[in-house]
Amino acid sequence: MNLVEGKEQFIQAWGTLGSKWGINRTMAQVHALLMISPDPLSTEDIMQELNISRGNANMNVRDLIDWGLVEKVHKSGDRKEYFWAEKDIWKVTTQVAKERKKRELEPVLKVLDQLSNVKGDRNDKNVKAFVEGISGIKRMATNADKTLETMIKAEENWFFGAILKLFK
Amino acid sequence: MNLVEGKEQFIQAWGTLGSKWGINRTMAQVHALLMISPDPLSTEDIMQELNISRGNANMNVRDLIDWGLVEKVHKSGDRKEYFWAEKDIWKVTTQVAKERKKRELEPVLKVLDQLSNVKGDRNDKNVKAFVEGISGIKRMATNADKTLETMIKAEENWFFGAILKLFK
DNA sequence: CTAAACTTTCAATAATATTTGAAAGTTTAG
DNA sequence: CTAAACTTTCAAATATTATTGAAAGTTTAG
Repeated sequence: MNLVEGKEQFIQAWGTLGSKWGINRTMAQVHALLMISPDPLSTEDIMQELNISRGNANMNVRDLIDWGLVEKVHKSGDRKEYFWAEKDIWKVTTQVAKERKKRELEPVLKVLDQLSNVKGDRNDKNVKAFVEGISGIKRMATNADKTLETMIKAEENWFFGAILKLFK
Repeated sequence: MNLVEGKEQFIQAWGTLGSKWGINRTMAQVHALLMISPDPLSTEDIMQELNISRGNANMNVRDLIDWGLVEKVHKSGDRKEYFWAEKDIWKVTTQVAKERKKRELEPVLKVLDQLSNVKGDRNDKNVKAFVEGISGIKRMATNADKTLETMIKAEENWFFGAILKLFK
């Protein structure tokens, strides 16, 4: 397999993985492309490599920047903007975890809090099942939140080293 | 807030969370409904509570069974099938992690393995960036895999207790 | 076996999400 | 300031994914 084929396959695979996890396929592909590019790419480069429109390229790059995964780079003597992706996969992972926590977990925690004070007969098994279900989920979500927080602060090697030793 | 309102809100919230993580909104809603139902529900019950068609109810229940989150229950003297969901949120979490690992992470690991042997000039920075990018991701994915494996085997309290102590 | 009760399938339809491309907006060189 | 170079926006078009409902399939009581 040569480089061009490899790149193509990787971009495809990353896009598929992303889409299964609720991330726009194209956004994941742009990310993949930038991850394996040693130098920053322009919007034109991205459009060409992925065969997508200018608007699409622009939007997805902007989203990647919002996610903290990509940065704008300016080359001196050039008016174009170039884009560069964080390549340390550990940083990428923690950044994604952080964002998803903020965007998707925290809102649910808020709703769960409100749901804890449902009024009703404590002897009604429906009420009981509801309250117990909610509180279990809340406990879980709170722990997940704490674990994630800590992971985000931890360094890659230290974290995995410690975890793996602990769990060997 | 009374029980009916609470249920509705929870089902909505769970559906939204699911859809953001690439899980069919309705599947997540059926799951939510069953999670807070003390007794098993029939297809009819589900159709009525969620206002969905028979086919839709059937398909999503079947998917939940495939994911190992829901079981068929037979009531004696009744030909209908009833459905019951695992309510221990820890078991739910590990089961989901297990399935997603199998369905979505492992296929990517396979592709990454093949991509490691891209032919090309090692001095070409494009080749270098590609090979390094891939190997970093592979390392990460393998570690995630191992960590997940262990989590799956661990018991809820023990796991979180250990993690929290370690990371205090 | 037969018919009623129930479950599953799947082509057509509807809903949702993504993409395009041209127009509008912005920045900067001269 | 002006025009060229570049970026952003967004309504319309496309593509993807989910849902319906009726027909086909299956199971079981009698």
